[in-house]
Amino acid sequence: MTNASYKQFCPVAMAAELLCTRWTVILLRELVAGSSRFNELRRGVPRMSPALLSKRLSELETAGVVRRERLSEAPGIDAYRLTEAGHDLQPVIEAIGTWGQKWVETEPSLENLDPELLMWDMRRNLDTDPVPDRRVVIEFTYPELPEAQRRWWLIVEPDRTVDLCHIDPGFDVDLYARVDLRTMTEIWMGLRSVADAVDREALLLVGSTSLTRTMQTWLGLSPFARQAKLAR
Amino acid sequence: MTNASYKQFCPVAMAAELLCTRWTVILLRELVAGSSRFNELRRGVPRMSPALLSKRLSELETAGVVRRERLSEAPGIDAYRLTEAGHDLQPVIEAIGTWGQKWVETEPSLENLDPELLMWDMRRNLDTDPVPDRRVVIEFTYPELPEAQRRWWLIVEPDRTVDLCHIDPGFDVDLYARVDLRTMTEIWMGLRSVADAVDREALLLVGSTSLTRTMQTWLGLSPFARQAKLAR
DNA sequence: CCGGATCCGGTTAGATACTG
DNA sequence: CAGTATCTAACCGGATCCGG
Repeated sequence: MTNASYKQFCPVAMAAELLCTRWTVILLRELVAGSSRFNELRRGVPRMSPALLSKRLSELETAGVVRRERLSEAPGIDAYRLTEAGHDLQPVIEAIGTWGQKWVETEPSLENLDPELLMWDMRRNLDTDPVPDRRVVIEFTYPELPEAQRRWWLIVEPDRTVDLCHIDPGFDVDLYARVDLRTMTEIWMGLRSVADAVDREALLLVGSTSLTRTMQTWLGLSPFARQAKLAR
Repeated sequence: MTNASYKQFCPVAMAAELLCTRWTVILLRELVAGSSRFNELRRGVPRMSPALLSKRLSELETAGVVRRERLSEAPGIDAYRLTEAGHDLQPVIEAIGTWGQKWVETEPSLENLDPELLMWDMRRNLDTDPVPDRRVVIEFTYPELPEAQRRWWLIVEPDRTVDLCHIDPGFDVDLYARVDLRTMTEIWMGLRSVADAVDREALLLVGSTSLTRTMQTWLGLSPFARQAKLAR
């Protein structure tokens, strides 16, 4: 349970014993972003084994970073929320992400794309302000992907919550977006603009002209998209 | 050589692949603090095996964080210095350390004290401004330690460089400090003051009254000492 | 479906010794 | 001084299974 210690009294070492173990900061990024249920966290960290996720959550709880809340009498319906110490990790996660955006070469990680991860992030950051004040449905198609991952729907409900579906919800679609996954990921990461992708015919938009025009605005990008890339 | 990837396009994950492996941020802290030679780095990370240190330095070089400089024709006399990307990691290290100082319980790490590490840090951060403008020698004695680790000398040279010795340099001593290692470490970490330790007779100072009076000033503390501790 | 626990094989890290 | 080499222990990934 308890990690091997660096046996140094330096605060950097003391914090690193907790933070710098595999998957821990990725998990914390999910918690900082607001996920709280076990399977909600799994969705944001799909390649982390549930056993390790469970172990890391226990460690974070022991360290006072996460508080576990029983949502019902029956065991097995818990929520994991950041404590004050946990919320205070946000600057650490932001510093790491800002450095990564600025200095890590993106090419290798653009070979490991994941449409569900991308759509999940887009759902979370979508800005509903520029979106018409009614139910709005946007359909994304990634033509090169197998059937099971090809089509996704983002649905802005009248109450301004945003849902993500990967089966057809049956609503009228306001905007169709046809795009390859790499291009859409690059847009999300701030590496290219919607306008550029449309110009080069990597992104095809059909439907509402106002949604088309404002896409760069309502499409909330990665929190780090504004940091210019300097690597190489 | 290459680490297993998280296979996520998020900048946090991309950076964490490099940073969040064992010993890496501790090593970066040493590099940020200015160490550059292999054995100089070993001194700041004494419990890291030389094999792993060598491996981490190679990884950091590959990642563009560290540049290796040949200091002579003969192989085996290299210096490792941070690149621009490496210097840009300073905010990350600082964020981690600040969080650690604020939120990690210190008790466990105060059971793993190391006099050489402490003296090495004190040498690095000593503020020579308040020290008389001549050679000044301060002797530290940790009475509870075995002979080989008991006595240390900090020497401020006339040119304001600071040396650390663990064998008697033979110079006249300006100030003798007799203190237990835990107390001295707590002072260094900002958890208690020089005056408090003297009052409680945990720290005994004999010699120059001006050096005694100004000790809290010339004794440069840990860079994180000013951050208040909130844990528990 | 949710929230894990268990088992097993591969990789990483620690300890110690050794070399140019 | 500046690293390698080797062996063992700990950790991690992947698959499977289990109780509500």
